[in-house]
Amino acid sequence: MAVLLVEDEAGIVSFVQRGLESAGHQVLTASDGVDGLMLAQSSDVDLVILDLGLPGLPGEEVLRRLRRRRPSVPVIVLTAKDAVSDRVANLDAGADDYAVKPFSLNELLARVRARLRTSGQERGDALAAGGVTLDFGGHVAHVDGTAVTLSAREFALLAVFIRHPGQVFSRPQLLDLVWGYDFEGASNVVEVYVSQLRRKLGADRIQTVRGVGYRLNGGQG
Amino acid sequence: MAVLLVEDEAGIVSFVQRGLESAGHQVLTASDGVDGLMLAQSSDVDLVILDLGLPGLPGEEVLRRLRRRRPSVPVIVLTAKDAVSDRVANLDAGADDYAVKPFSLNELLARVRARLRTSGQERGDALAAGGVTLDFGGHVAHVDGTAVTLSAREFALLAVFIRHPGQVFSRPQLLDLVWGYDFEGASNVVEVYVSQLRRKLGADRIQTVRGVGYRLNGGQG
DNA sequence: GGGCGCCTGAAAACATCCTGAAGATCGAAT
DNA sequence: ATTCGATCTTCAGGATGTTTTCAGGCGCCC
Repeated sequence: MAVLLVEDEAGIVSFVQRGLESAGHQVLTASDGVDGLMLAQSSDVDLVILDLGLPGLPGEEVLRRLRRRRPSVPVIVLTAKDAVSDRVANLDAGADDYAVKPFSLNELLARVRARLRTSGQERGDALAAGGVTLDFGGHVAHVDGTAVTLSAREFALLAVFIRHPGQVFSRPQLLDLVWGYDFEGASNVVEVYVSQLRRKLGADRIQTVRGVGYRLNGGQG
Repeated sequence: MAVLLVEDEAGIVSFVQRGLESAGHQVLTASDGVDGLMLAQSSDVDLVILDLGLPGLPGEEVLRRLRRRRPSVPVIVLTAKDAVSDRVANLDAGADDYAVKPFSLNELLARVRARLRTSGQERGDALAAGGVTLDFGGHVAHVDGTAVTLSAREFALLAVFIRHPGQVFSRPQLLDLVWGYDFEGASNVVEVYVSQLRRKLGADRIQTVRGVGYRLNGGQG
Protein backbone atom coordinates (compact mmCIF):
# COMPACT_ATOMS: atom_id res chain seq x y z
CA MET A 1 0.00 0.00 0.00
CA ALA A 2 1.37 3.39 -0.98
CA VAL A 3 0.99 6.36 1.32
CA LEU A 4 1.59 9.95 0.34
CA LEU A 5 2.87 12.20 3.09
CA VAL A 6 2.53 15.94 2.53
CA GLU A 7 4.44 17.74 5.25
CA ASP A 8 7.05 20.45 5.37
CA GLU A 9 8.80 19.88 8.66
CA ALA A 10 11.70 17.55 8.01
CA GLY A 11 11.62 16.11 11.50
CA ILE A 12 8.07 14.98 11.25
CA VAL A 13 8.62 13.61 7.78
CA SER A 14 11.39 11.27 8.83
CA PHE A 15 9.54 10.34 12.00
CA VAL A 16 6.39 9.37 10.19
CA GLN A 17 8.13 7.90 7.19
CA ARG A 18 10.09 5.52 9.31
CA GLY A 19 6.97 4.40 11.07
CA LEU A 20 5.01 3.85 7.90
CA GLU A 21 7.79 1.94 6.24
CA SER A 22 8.32 -0.36 9.13
CA ALA A 23 4.59 -1.04 8.94
CA GLY A 24 5.15 -2.24 5.42
CA HIS A 25 3.92 0.74 3.45
CA GLN A 26 5.53 2.40 0.53
CA VAL A 27 5.96 6.11 1.24
CA LEU A 28 5.95 9.09 -1.09
CA THR A 29 6.66 12.51 0.33
CA ALA A 30 6.02 16.08 -0.72
CA SER A 31 6.92 19.22 1.16
CA ASP A 32 4.23 21.53 -0.15
CA GLY A 33 0.67 21.40 -1.40
CA VAL A 34 1.33 21.81 -5.10
CA ASP A 35 3.83 19.03 -5.10
CA GLY A 36 1.52 16.93 -3.03
CA LEU A 37 -1.39 17.36 -5.39
CA MET A 38 0.76 16.31 -8.33
CA LEU A 39 1.85 13.14 -6.65
CA ALA A 40 -1.62 12.41 -5.44
CA GLN A 41 -2.91 12.23 -8.99
CA SER A 42 -1.02 9.09 -9.62
CA SER A 43 -3.61 6.54 -8.92
CA ASP A 44 -1.46 4.18 -6.99
CA VAL A 45 -1.55 6.39 -3.93
CA ASP A 46 -3.83 4.59 -1.53
CA LEU A 47 -3.89 7.08 1.30
CA VAL A 48 -2.83 10.67 1.90
CA ILE A 49 -1.52 12.17 5.10
CA LEU A 50 -1.81 15.92 4.80
CA ASP A 51 -0.43 18.62 7.04
CA LEU A 52 -2.75 21.62 7.13
CA GLY A 53 -0.11 24.11 8.13
CA LEU A 54 1.70 24.08 4.84
CA PRO A 55 3.45 27.03 3.25
CA GLY A 56 1.89 28.23 0.00
CA LEU A 57 -1.55 26.84 -0.64
CA PRO A 58 -3.72 26.74 2.46
CA GLY A 59 -4.44 23.24 3.59
CA GLU A 60 -8.17 23.51 3.05
CA GLU A 61 -7.57 24.37 -0.56
CA VAL A 62 -5.29 21.41 -1.04
CA LEU A 63 -7.87 19.17 0.51
CA ARG A 64 -10.64 20.51 -1.69
CA ARG A 65 -8.65 20.06 -4.88
CA LEU A 66 -7.54 16.66 -3.87
CA ARG A 67 -11.14 15.69 -3.31
CA ARG A 68 -12.06 16.91 -6.73
CA ARG A 69 -9.54 14.64 -8.37
CA ARG A 70 -9.48 11.65 -6.11
CA PRO A 71 -12.77 11.81 -4.30
CA SER A 72 -12.54 8.53 -2.54
CA VAL A 73 -8.94 8.35 -1.46
CA PRO A 74 -8.79 8.40 2.32
CA VAL A 75 -7.17 11.49 3.79
CA ILE A 76 -5.78 11.86 7.27
CA VAL A 77 -5.15 15.43 8.24
CA LEU A 78 -2.47 16.70 10.60
CA THR A 79 -3.32 19.90 12.41
CA ALA A 80 -0.82 22.14 14.09
CA LYS A 81 -1.12 23.02 17.70
CA ASP A 82 -2.35 26.57 17.23
CA ALA A 83 -4.50 25.95 14.19
CA VAL A 84 -7.01 24.16 16.33
CA SER A 85 -10.28 25.96 16.06
CA ASP A 86 -13.73 24.74 15.39
CA ARG A 87 -12.80 24.63 11.73
CA VAL A 88 -11.44 21.21 12.36
CA ALA A 89 -14.98 20.03 12.77
CA ASN A 90 -15.63 21.15 9.24
CA LEU A 91 -12.53 19.66 7.83
CA ASP A 92 -13.58 16.48 9.34
CA ALA A 93 -16.07 16.33 6.54
CA GLY A 94 -13.58 16.49 3.74
CA ALA A 95 -10.98 14.59 5.67
CA ASP A 96 -11.59 11.08 6.85
CA ASP A 97 -9.64 11.37 10.04
CA TYR A 98 -7.19 13.68 11.71
CA ALA A 99 -4.38 13.74 14.21
CA VAL A 100 -3.37 16.70 16.32
CA LYS A 101 0.29 17.46 16.79
CA PRO A 102 2.02 16.26 18.73
CA PHE A 103 0.70 12.81 17.97
CA SER A 104 2.17 9.46 18.77
CA LEU A 105 3.28 7.21 15.98
CA ASN A 106 1.07 4.49 17.28
CA GLU A 107 -1.92 6.70 17.12
CA LEU A 108 -1.19 7.68 13.56
CA LEU A 109 -0.48 4.16 12.42
CA ALA A 110 -3.70 2.98 13.98
CA ARG A 111 -5.59 5.52 11.97
CA VAL A 112 -3.77 4.58 8.81
CA ARG A 113 -4.66 0.97 9.38
CA ALA A 114 -8.27 1.80 10.03
CA ARG A 115 -8.54 3.86 6.88
CA LEU A 116 -6.81 1.41 4.60
CA ARG A 117 -9.02 -1.31 5.88
CA THR A 118 -12.22 0.53 5.00
CA SER A 119 -11.15 1.82 1.61
CA GLY A 120 -9.06 -1.08 0.43
CA GLN A 121 -11.24 -2.61 -2.22
CA GLU A 122 -12.70 0.25 -4.00
CA ARG A 123 -10.40 1.61 -6.51
CA GLY A 124 -12.02 3.75 -9.11
CA ASP A 125 -13.13 6.78 -7.11
CA ALA A 126 -16.34 5.52 -5.75
CA LEU A 127 -17.59 4.86 -2.28
CA ALA A 128 -20.26 2.46 -1.22
CA ALA A 129 -22.30 1.91 1.90
CA GLY A 130 -25.58 0.25 2.60
CA GLY A 131 -26.25 -0.79 -0.96
CA VAL A 132 -25.61 2.68 -2.35
CA THR A 133 -22.60 3.50 -4.49
CA LEU A 134 -21.49 7.04 -5.08
CA ASP A 135 -19.54 7.64 -8.25
CA PHE A 136 -17.73 10.90 -7.74
CA GLY A 137 -16.58 11.12 -11.30
CA GLY A 138 -20.01 11.19 -12.87
CA HIS A 139 -22.06 12.62 -10.04
CA VAL A 140 -24.13 9.52 -10.20
CA ALA A 141 -25.33 7.13 -7.58
CA HIS A 142 -26.09 3.48 -8.05
CA VAL A 143 -28.67 1.77 -5.93
CA ASP A 144 -28.58 -1.98 -6.13
CA GLY A 145 -27.25 -1.74 -9.64
CA THR A 146 -29.52 0.84 -11.20
CA ALA A 147 -28.24 4.36 -11.81
CA VAL A 148 -29.77 7.39 -10.16
CA THR A 149 -28.96 10.96 -11.14
CA LEU A 150 -28.55 13.48 -8.38
CA SER A 151 -28.45 17.24 -8.28
CA ALA A 152 -25.42 19.00 -6.84
CA ARG A 153 -26.94 19.44 -3.39
CA GLU A 154 -28.32 15.97 -3.25
CA PHE A 155 -24.95 14.64 -4.18
CA ALA A 156 -23.10 16.68 -1.59
CA LEU A 157 -25.47 15.60 1.12
CA LEU A 158 -25.23 11.95 0.24
CA ALA A 159 -21.46 12.27 0.08
CA VAL A 160 -21.31 13.33 3.70
CA PHE A 161 -23.36 10.35 4.75
CA ILE A 162 -21.51 7.86 2.66
CA ARG A 163 -18.15 8.96 3.95
CA HIS A 164 -19.28 8.21 7.50
CA PRO A 165 -21.79 5.40 7.29
CA GLY A 166 -23.73 4.73 10.44
CA GLN A 167 -22.86 8.03 11.99
CA VAL A 168 -25.63 10.40 12.97
CA PHE A 169 -25.46 13.96 11.69
CA SER A 170 -27.55 16.70 13.24
CA ARG A 171 -29.30 19.28 11.15
CA PRO A 172 -26.93 22.09 12.15
CA GLN A 173 -23.99 19.86 11.31
CA LEU A 174 -25.34 19.11 7.88
CA LEU A 175 -26.12 22.74 7.21
CA ASP A 176 -22.56 23.49 8.11
CA LEU A 177 -21.06 20.73 6.03
CA VAL A 178 -23.22 20.82 2.93
CA TRP A 179 -24.58 24.34 2.77
CA GLY A 180 -21.56 26.03 4.24
CA TYR A 181 -23.09 28.54 6.60
CA ASP A 182 -25.76 29.08 9.12
CA PHE A 183 -29.08 29.72 7.62
CA GLU A 184 -30.96 32.55 9.20
CA GLY A 185 -33.07 31.16 11.93
CA ALA A 186 -35.02 28.09 11.03
CA SER A 187 -34.98 26.38 7.71
CA ASN A 188 -36.00 22.91 6.79
CA VAL A 189 -33.84 22.49 3.69
CA VAL A 190 -32.19 19.50 5.20
CA GLU A 191 -35.48 17.75 5.71
CA VAL A 192 -36.52 18.50 2.18
CA TYR A 193 -33.33 17.12 0.73
CA VAL A 194 -33.39 14.05 2.87
CA SER A 195 -36.89 13.51 1.63
CA GLN A 196 -35.75 13.82 -1.98
CA LEU A 197 -32.87 11.47 -1.44
CA ARG A 198 -35.19 8.97 0.07
CA ARG A 199 -37.45 9.11 -2.93
CA LYS A 200 -34.50 8.45 -5.21
CA LEU A 201 -32.61 5.91 -3.16
CA GLY A 202 -35.40 4.11 -1.43
CA ALA A 203 -37.07 5.03 1.79
CA ASP A 204 -35.08 3.14 4.37
CA ARG A 205 -31.56 3.99 3.34
CA ILE A 206 -31.47 7.16 5.36
CA GLN A 207 -32.84 6.78 8.84
CA THR A 208 -34.02 9.60 10.98
CA VAL A 209 -33.06 9.60 14.62
CA ARG A 210 -35.77 11.70 16.14
CA GLY A 211 -34.58 14.73 18.00
CA VAL A 212 -31.03 14.10 16.88
CA GLY A 213 -30.48 13.86 13.16
CA TYR A 214 -30.04 11.48 10.26
CA ARG A 215 -27.90 8.48 9.54
CA LEU A 216 -27.05 6.31 6.58
CA ASN A 217 -27.89 2.68 6.98
CA GLY A 218 -25.45 -0.15 6.91
CA GLY A 219 -21.71 -0.27 6.99
CA GLN A 220 -20.70 -2.57 4.20
CA GLY A 221 -22.25 -2.29 0.81
CA MET B 1 -3.73 14.36 23.42
CA ALA B 2 -5.37 17.76 23.51
CA VAL B 3 -6.69 19.19 26.76
CA LEU B 4 -8.98 22.17 27.05
CA LEU B 5 -8.56 24.27 30.19
CA VAL B 6 -11.44 26.61 31.05
CA GLU B 7 -10.33 28.88 33.88
CA ASP B 8 -10.32 32.61 34.52
CA GLU B 9 -7.56 33.08 37.08
CA ALA B 10 -4.39 33.71 35.15
CA GLY B 11 -2.20 32.24 37.84
CA ILE B 12 -3.91 28.91 37.79
CA VAL B 13 -3.96 28.86 34.02
CA SER B 14 -0.22 29.17 33.66
CA PHE B 15 0.40 26.78 36.53
CA VAL B 16 -1.77 24.06 35.08
CA GLN B 17 -0.83 24.72 31.50
CA ARG B 18 2.83 24.29 32.22
CA GLY B 19 2.18 21.04 33.96
CA LEU B 20 0.05 19.64 31.20
CA GLU B 21 2.47 20.60 28.50
CA SER B 22 5.41 19.08 30.22
CA ALA B 23 3.36 15.93 30.43
CA GLY B 24 3.17 15.98 26.67
CA HIS B 25 -0.32 17.30 26.19
CA GLN B 26 -1.47 19.96 23.88
CA VAL B 27 -3.29 22.66 25.82
CA LEU B 28 -6.07 24.98 24.74
CA THR B 29 -7.28 27.63 27.14
CA ALA B 30 -10.41 29.69 27.55
CA SER B 31 -11.15 32.21 30.25
CA ASP B 32 -14.90 31.96 30.27
CA GLY B 33 -17.62 29.45 29.64
CA VAL B 34 -18.79 30.68 26.28
CA ASP B 35 -15.33 30.63 24.88
CA GLY B 36 -14.73 27.28 26.42
CA LEU B 37 -17.80 25.77 24.85
CA MET B 38 -16.76 26.99 21.45
CA LEU B 39 -13.36 25.42 21.71
CA ALA B 40 -14.77 22.26 23.14
CA GLN B 41 -16.89 21.70 20.06
CA SER B 42 -13.86 20.96 17.98
CA SER B 43 -13.72 17.28 18.10
CA ASP B 44 -10.03 17.00 18.77
CA VAL B 45 -10.36 18.03 22.39
CA ASP B 46 -9.77 14.84 24.31
CA LEU B 47 -10.39 16.11 27.80
CA VAL B 48 -11.79 19.21 29.47
CA ILE B 49 -10.72 20.77 32.74
CA LEU B 50 -13.44 23.13 33.85
CA ASP B 51 -13.45 25.66 36.66
CA LEU B 52 -16.89 26.02 38.14
CA GLY B 53 -16.41 29.51 39.50
CA LEU B 54 -16.41 31.20 36.14
CA PRO B 55 -17.76 34.64 35.37
CA GLY B 56 -20.74 34.70 33.05
CA LEU B 57 -22.37 31.36 32.51
CA PRO B 58 -22.62 29.28 35.67
CA GLY B 59 -20.37 26.26 35.59
CA GLU B 60 -23.20 23.78 35.77
CA GLU B 61 -24.70 25.27 32.67
CA VAL B 62 -21.41 25.02 30.82
CA LEU B 63 -21.09 21.43 31.84
CA ARG B 64 -24.58 20.59 30.71
CA ARG B 65 -24.15 22.16 27.31
CA LEU B 66 -20.83 20.56 26.87
CA ARG B 67 -22.39 17.21 27.57
CA ARG B 68 -25.03 17.79 24.99
CA ARG B 69 -22.48 18.29 22.28
CA ARG B 70 -19.69 15.99 23.30
CA PRO B 71 -21.37 13.37 25.40
CA SER B 72 -18.40 11.17 25.99
CA VAL B 73 -15.53 13.56 26.45
CA PRO B 74 -14.11 13.28 29.97
CA VAL B 75 -14.48 16.35 32.16
CA ILE B 76 -12.51 17.17 35.29
CA VAL B 77 -14.03 19.91 37.37
CA LEU B 78 -12.17 22.39 39.57
CA THR B 79 -14.07 23.68 42.59
CA ALA B 80 -13.06 26.51 44.86
CA LYS B 81 -12.23 25.70 48.42
CA ASP B 82 -15.31 27.20 49.96
CA ALA B 83 -17.68 25.99 47.29
CA VAL B 84 -17.29 22.49 48.57
CA SER B 85 -20.70 21.56 49.73
CA ASP B 86 -23.08 18.92 48.71
CA ARG B 87 -22.97 20.55 45.32
CA VAL B 88 -19.99 18.41 44.61
CA ALA B 89 -22.29 15.45 44.66
CA ASN B 90 -24.26 16.98 41.84
CA LEU B 91 -21.30 18.03 39.85
CA ASP B 92 -19.78 14.72 40.28
CA ALA B 93 -22.62 13.46 38.23
CA GLY B 94 -22.01 15.38 35.07
CA ALA B 95 -18.30 15.53 35.60
CA ASP B 96 -16.05 12.53 35.55
CA ASP B 97 -13.78 13.70 38.30
CA TYR B 98 -13.00 16.82 40.29
CA ALA B 99 -10.19 18.52 42.12
CA VAL B 100 -10.67 20.92 45.00
CA LYS B 101 -8.57 24.07 45.13
CA PRO B 102 -5.87 24.29 46.18
CA PHE B 103 -4.78 21.13 44.43
CA SER B 104 -1.34 19.86 43.67
CA LEU B 105 -0.21 19.54 40.12
CA ASN B 106 0.60 15.93 40.64
CA GLU B 107 -2.86 15.24 41.80
CA LEU B 108 -4.39 16.88 38.79
CA LEU B 109 -2.04 15.21 36.35
CA ALA B 110 -2.82 11.85 37.85
CA ARG B 111 -6.48 12.43 37.26
CA VAL B 112 -5.86 13.55 33.73
CA ARG B 113 -3.86 10.41 33.07
CA ALA B 114 -6.54 8.23 34.54
CA ARG B 115 -9.23 9.84 32.44
CA LEU B 116 -7.33 9.77 29.18
CA ARG B 117 -6.52 6.16 29.71
CA THR B 118 -10.13 5.15 29.96
CA SER B 119 -11.41 7.22 27.09
CA GLY B 120 -8.34 7.28 24.89
CA GLN B 121 -8.81 4.05 23.03
CA GLU B 122 -12.18 4.52 21.70
CA ARG B 123 -12.30 7.05 19.04
CA GLY B 124 -15.67 6.77 17.52
CA ASP B 125 -16.94 7.87 20.87
CA ALA B 126 -18.34 4.78 22.41
CA LEU B 127 -18.54 3.74 26.03
CA ALA B 128 -19.36 0.41 27.55
CA ALA B 129 -20.37 -0.85 30.97
CA GLY B 130 -22.17 -3.86 32.28
CA GLY B 131 -22.73 -5.49 28.91
CA VAL B 132 -24.20 -2.33 27.44
CA THR B 133 -22.39 -0.30 24.80
CA LEU B 134 -23.34 3.25 23.94
CA ASP B 135 -22.26 4.46 20.55
CA PHE B 136 -22.42 8.22 20.61
CA GLY B 137 -21.56 8.63 16.96
CA GLY B 138 -24.34 6.39 15.77
CA HIS B 139 -26.73 7.07 18.63
CA VAL B 140 -27.27 3.39 19.18
CA ALA B 141 -26.96 1.09 22.14
CA HIS B 142 -25.85 -2.51 21.99
CA VAL B 143 -26.83 -5.04 24.58
CA ASP B 144 -24.87 -8.24 24.45
CA GLY B 145 -24.29 -7.70 20.79
CA THR B 146 -27.75 -6.83 19.56
CA ALA B 147 -28.60 -3.27 18.65
CA VAL B 148 -31.27 -1.37 20.56
CA THR B 149 -32.74 1.90 19.38
CA LEU B 150 -33.32 4.57 21.97
CA SER B 151 -35.19 7.84 21.90
CA ALA B 152 -33.30 11.03 22.62
CA ARG B 153 -34.28 11.10 26.29
CA GLU B 154 -33.62 7.46 26.84
CA PHE B 155 -30.24 7.87 25.30
CA ALA B 156 -29.37 10.87 27.44
CA LEU B 157 -30.40 9.08 30.59
CA LEU B 158 -28.43 5.98 29.78
CA ALA B 159 -25.44 8.13 28.92
CA VAL B 160 -25.36 9.50 32.45
CA PHE B 161 -25.36 6.03 33.91
CA ILE B 162 -22.84 4.58 31.56
CA ARG B 163 -20.40 7.34 32.22
CA HIS B 164 -20.40 6.45 35.90
CA PRO B 165 -21.07 2.77 36.20
CA GLY B 166 -21.94 1.66 39.70
CA GLN B 167 -22.66 5.15 40.93
CA VAL B 168 -26.04 5.93 42.40
CA PHE B 169 -27.98 8.89 41.05
CA SER B 170 -30.89 10.43 42.87
CA ARG B 171 -34.01 11.53 41.07
CA PRO B 172 -33.29 15.24 41.50
CA GLN B 173 -29.80 14.68 40.17
CA LEU B 174 -31.09 12.94 37.10
CA LEU B 175 -33.71 15.60 36.49
CA ASP B 176 -30.96 18.13 36.63
CA LEU B 177 -28.61 16.27 34.37
CA VAL B 178 -30.96 14.95 31.75
CA TRP B 179 -33.93 17.28 31.82
CA GLY B 180 -32.10 20.44 32.66
CA TYR B 181 -34.45 22.18 35.06
CA ASP B 182 -36.38 21.47 38.13
CA PHE B 183 -39.77 20.26 37.23
CA GLU B 184 -42.58 21.96 39.01
CA GLY B 185 -43.32 19.98 42.10
CA ALA B 186 -43.49 16.26 41.69
CA SER B 187 -43.08 14.35 38.51
CA ASN B 188 -42.23 10.74 37.99
CA VAL B 189 -40.62 11.09 34.56
CA VAL B 190 -37.46 9.54 35.82
CA GLU B 191 -39.25 6.45 36.99
CA VAL B 192 -41.04 6.16 33.69
CA TYR B 193 -37.85 6.40 31.71
CA VAL B 194 -35.98 4.00 33.91
CA SER B 195 -38.81 1.62 33.36
CA GLN B 196 -38.57 2.04 29.61
CA LEU B 197 -34.84 1.53 29.65
CA ARG B 198 -35.26 -1.62 31.64
CA ARG B 199 -37.68 -2.97 29.11
CA LYS B 200 -35.22 -2.31 26.32
CA LEU B 201 -32.00 -3.30 28.01
CA GLY B 202 -33.14 -6.06 30.28
CA ALA B 203 -34.57 -5.73 33.74
CA ASP B 204 -31.52 -6.05 35.94
CA ARG B 205 -29.16 -3.63 34.25
CA ILE B 206 -30.44 -0.65 36.18
CA GLN B 207 -30.87 -1.29 39.86
CA THR B 208 -33.10 0.61 42.24
CA VAL B 209 -31.58 1.76 45.49
CA ARG B 210 -34.60 2.33 47.59
CA GLY B 211 -34.94 5.82 48.99
CA VAL B 212 -31.85 6.96 47.17
CA GLY B 213 -31.93 6.49 43.44
CA TYR B 214 -30.71 4.32 40.59
CA ARG B 215 -27.47 2.75 39.54
CA LEU B 216 -26.09 0.94 36.52
CA ASN B 217 -24.83 -2.54 37.11
CA GLY B 218 -21.33 -3.76 36.47
CA GLY B 219 -18.07 -2.03 35.81
CA GLN B 220 -16.47 -3.56 32.79
CA GLY B 221 -18.44 -4.35 29.74
C1' DG C 1 -51.02 -4.62 58.50
C1' DG C 2 -50.15 0.05 57.28
C1' DG C 3 -47.53 3.44 55.10
C1' DC C 4 -44.69 4.70 51.61
C1' DG C 5 -42.04 4.42 47.63
C1' DC C 6 -41.77 2.33 43.24
C1' DC C 7 -43.48 0.29 38.77
C1' DT C 8 -45.87 0.45 34.54
C1' DG C 9 -49.83 0.67 31.06
C1' DA C 10 -52.24 3.93 28.65
C1' DA C 11 -54.06 8.51 27.39
C1' DA C 12 -53.14 13.34 26.68
C1' DA C 13 -50.16 16.95 25.33
C1' DC C 14 -46.49 18.12 22.71
C1' DA C 15 -42.67 18.30 19.34
C1' DT C 16 -40.62 16.83 15.40
C1' DC C 17 -40.60 15.35 10.85
C1' DC C 18 -42.49 14.57 6.08
C1' DT C 19 -43.89 16.08 1.71
C1' DG C 20 -46.49 18.44 -2.05
C1' DA C 21 -46.48 22.67 -4.10
C1' DA C 22 -45.45 27.52 -4.79
C1' DG C 23 -42.02 31.07 -5.05
C1' DA C 24 -37.02 32.39 -5.75
C1' DT C 25 -32.69 31.95 -7.87
C1' DC C 26 -29.28 30.62 -11.07
C1' DG C 27 -27.34 29.41 -15.58
C1' DA C 28 -27.48 28.41 -20.29
C1' DA C 29 -29.11 29.16 -24.78
C1' DT C 30 -31.33 32.06 -27.97
C1' DA D 1 -31.38 41.24 -22.84
C1' DT D 2 -34.88 37.70 -22.53
C1' DT D 3 -36.63 33.32 -22.03
C1' DC D 4 -36.65 28.80 -20.44
C1' DG D 5 -35.55 24.96 -17.55
C1' DA D 6 -33.59 23.11 -13.65
C1' DT D 7 -32.42 23.47 -9.10
C1' DC D 8 -32.90 25.41 -4.62
C1' DT D 9 -35.57 27.31 -0.73
C1' DT D 10 -39.70 28.40 1.80
C1' DC D 11 -44.17 27.40 3.44
C1' DA D 12 -47.96 24.94 5.56
C1' DG D 13 -50.81 21.02 6.69
C1' DG D 14 -50.90 16.53 8.07
C1' DA D 15 -48.64 12.28 9.84
C1' DT D 16 -45.83 10.19 13.15
C1' DG D 17 -43.22 9.59 17.22
C1' DT D 18 -41.94 11.23 21.81
C1' DT D 19 -42.56 13.11 26.30
C1' DT D 20 -45.29 13.82 30.23
C1' DT D 21 -49.02 13.03 33.14
C1' DC D 22 -52.14 10.15 35.49
C1' DA D 23 -53.87 6.27 38.07
C1' DG D 24 -54.02 1.83 39.82
C1' DG D 25 -51.34 -1.91 41.65
C1' DC D 26 -47.27 -4.11 43.70
C1' DG D 27 -43.84 -4.87 47.15
C1' DC D 28 -40.63 -3.43 50.74
C1' DC D 29 -39.84 -2.02 55.51
C1' DC D 30 -41.17 -0.70 59.89
